Amino acid sequence: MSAPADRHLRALERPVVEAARMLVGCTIAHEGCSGVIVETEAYHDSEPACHAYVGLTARTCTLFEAPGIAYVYRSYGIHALLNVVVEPYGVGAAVLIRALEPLAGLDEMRARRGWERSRDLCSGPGKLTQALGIGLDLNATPLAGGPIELGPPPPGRPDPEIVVGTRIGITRAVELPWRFCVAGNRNVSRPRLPVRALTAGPVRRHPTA
DNA sequence: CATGGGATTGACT
DNA sequence: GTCAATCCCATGC
Repeated sequence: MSAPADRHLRALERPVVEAARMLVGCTIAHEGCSGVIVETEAYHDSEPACHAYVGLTARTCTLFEAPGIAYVYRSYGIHALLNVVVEPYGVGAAVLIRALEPLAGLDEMRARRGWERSRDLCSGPGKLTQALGIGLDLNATPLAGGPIELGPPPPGRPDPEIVVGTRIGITRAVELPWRFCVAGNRNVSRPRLPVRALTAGPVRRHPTA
């Protein structure tokens, strides 16, 4: 069973946590460089880890826009991080793209990233924007027909097995299981989720022991 | 207007 | 494991 060709579009209409899961396996392309999404995180204005939690500001207004545009922001003063804005206009929600499996334009990615092995080119949210040449100037640009193109999974590619974990690098709402990774994929960022991590159902907060 | 804190990464111990 | 780099923006005085 290969993935439906419109999964990237249907994901935009969904609640952000479902969207984050559905976007795993889809593709991101920019100027001839592309990759398959292997790791995502969900952010929603109802929880304090989301930039939109503070409400509508000059920084966060992109998050409240209609779905299908990019939210690109600077992290730690250094890195540009790429998000897919989802949910209806007026809701601040986005899916952070955390890692890609490189597909095309590998030589150009290496040129931007340096000497890296293929698996290290896009194995992190700051790495993949550097590899694909995505900068802050692309904030609020459309993901269909824009400079960045969100596409369906590559034809014939089976749906990946997805593992679920808590989000990385945040200090608030740390318990939400809103991180989605392709099980066992070598391109996901660290810390890697174990292949046997939760794949469905409720979260077990504490080990039974 | 000053300040504090990041949705990170790479280098180093 | 620790830590510095570096800048935008939200907040508070």
